[in-house]
Amino acid sequence: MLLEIDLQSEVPIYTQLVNAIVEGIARKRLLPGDALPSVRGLASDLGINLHTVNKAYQILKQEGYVQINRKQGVVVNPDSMPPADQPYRQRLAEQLRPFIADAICRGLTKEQFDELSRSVFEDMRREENSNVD
Amino acid sequence: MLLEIDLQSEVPIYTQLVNAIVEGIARKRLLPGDALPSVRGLASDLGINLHTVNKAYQILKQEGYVQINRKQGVVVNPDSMPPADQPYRQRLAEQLRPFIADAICRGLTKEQFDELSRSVFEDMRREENSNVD
Amino acid sequence: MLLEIDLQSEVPIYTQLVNAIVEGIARKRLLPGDALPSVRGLASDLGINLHTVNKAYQILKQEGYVQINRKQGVVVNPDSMPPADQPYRQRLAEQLRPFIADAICRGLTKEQFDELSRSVFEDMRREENSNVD
Amino acid sequence: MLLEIDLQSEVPIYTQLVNAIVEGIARKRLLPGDALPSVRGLASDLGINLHTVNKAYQILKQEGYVQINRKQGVVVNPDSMPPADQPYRQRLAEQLRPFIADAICRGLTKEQFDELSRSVFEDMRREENSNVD
DNA sequence: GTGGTCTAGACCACT
DNA sequence: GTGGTCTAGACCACA
Repeated sequence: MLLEIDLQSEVPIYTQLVNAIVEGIARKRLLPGDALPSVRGLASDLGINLHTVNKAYQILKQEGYVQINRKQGVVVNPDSMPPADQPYRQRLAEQLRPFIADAICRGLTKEQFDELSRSVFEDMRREENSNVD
Repeated sequence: MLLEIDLQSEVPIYTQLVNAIVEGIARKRLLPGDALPSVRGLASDLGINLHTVNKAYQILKQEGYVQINRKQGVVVNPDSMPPADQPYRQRLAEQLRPFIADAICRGLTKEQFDELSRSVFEDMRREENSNVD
Repeated sequence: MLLEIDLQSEVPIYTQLVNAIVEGIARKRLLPGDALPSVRGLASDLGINLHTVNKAYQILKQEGYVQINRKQGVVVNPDSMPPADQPYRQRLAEQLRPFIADAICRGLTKEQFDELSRSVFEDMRREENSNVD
Repeated sequence: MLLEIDLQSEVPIYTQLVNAIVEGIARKRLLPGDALPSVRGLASDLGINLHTVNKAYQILKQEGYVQINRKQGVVVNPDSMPPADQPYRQRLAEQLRPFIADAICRGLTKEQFDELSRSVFEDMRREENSNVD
């Protein structure tokens, strides 16, 4: 499991970490029950502070992506993923609004938007049946 | 043109302003050549700082959404909108990645994602032919 | 609004802070819309680190007790308090279990338990109509 | 005597153990003089560390719930239970404070609180006259 | 060795 | 001046 972080980005490091791990789960590089690196281990690997890693893990825990226990450390939630319920969908729609407004102004059609999002979907699912990692 | 700002939101006010104005253009409530409220007027209307409004307008100018003239003040760019070129699409795909990864984890299908984004598209286009505002 | 913290206690400082503020709201010393001290101000008043205060504020925000905005800092949620819904009641019952099991073993009757909890209730409500603070 | 441990919980395992055993006594599944499982046996049953079980037993001993003999191992105190004396009541009141403050903020009445605690009391006493376990 | 807590001190974004 | 982020380094509880 390779995590790439851009220290220059405006996106906070802990957010990049959260995104990278969620993407790892989506790509099935990380499977339910898999252990994540220890806070200190990952921090030193990435050359960042352990608090930054900890914050990312706490967010993932709060959202239901991982469990934190005293024995194994942090593991991908083996029981369930966060639900695609109504509150989530509403939040997602709200978050997509600025992107879609921008797209409309630029003359991007719904079909082009779908095509673009499809390329992202497919990119993530490409590896699903071929994980040697 | 109604602008709603949420002071509790984590999104910076100037970003909310930019988003609201871009959305106004997408909804065709704001047409090319239309004047935006003056910096002072908008700031006092919303009860926010002059600098905040100014920052939003500068960003809109830099992205090509508006022009700023000494005489007319700030007007929606009458000549063109920002383009849907390759760099833009790549940036958009990059920005959508975290949302799509999250959606995949939650079990949202591409079809459901499209359906959800369609509802946002349609919501914005509903008013296209009926703007007396 | 006086906040007392016991630095020697086994209870984490940020938990003590959360408890003290919730109790302040229960006692109506803190009313909806009231501003809480700034992170730095409270930290220096209490002689503790600003991160510790910040953690307490973040928890209160997450639970819905306060709002954090860029202008006024942290304020007691003016719109609503957390709900007494079913998940909350179940959680509360779960948390009371060890205390009640202990009480039963010691021979404390339900009536004595109610009496004891009443004294706590009344202590908190005593000030309700007399806050000069 | 069934002991359920939640490794994901924030509550330390030894505390969970203590709570579970006290609850077993309250439910009269464990009677004065009854032997508790051996440290080794319980640890391997639950898949946890010897030290953890030991710590729980030491706490129970210190509180007066059990006696530890060389011969019989750990037995529920046949002579007496911890008392419901004044120091205990004061401590209990202190521990209930955060819960009651929270309840008040959420609009839970004293009557609803009593009702909720009654359900816990009754749940524990339900089995009193029918323990074949 | 794991995460949890706390400190001291720094820089930045926002208003 | 506010909170948000990050660092460096420390001690402790838990297993």
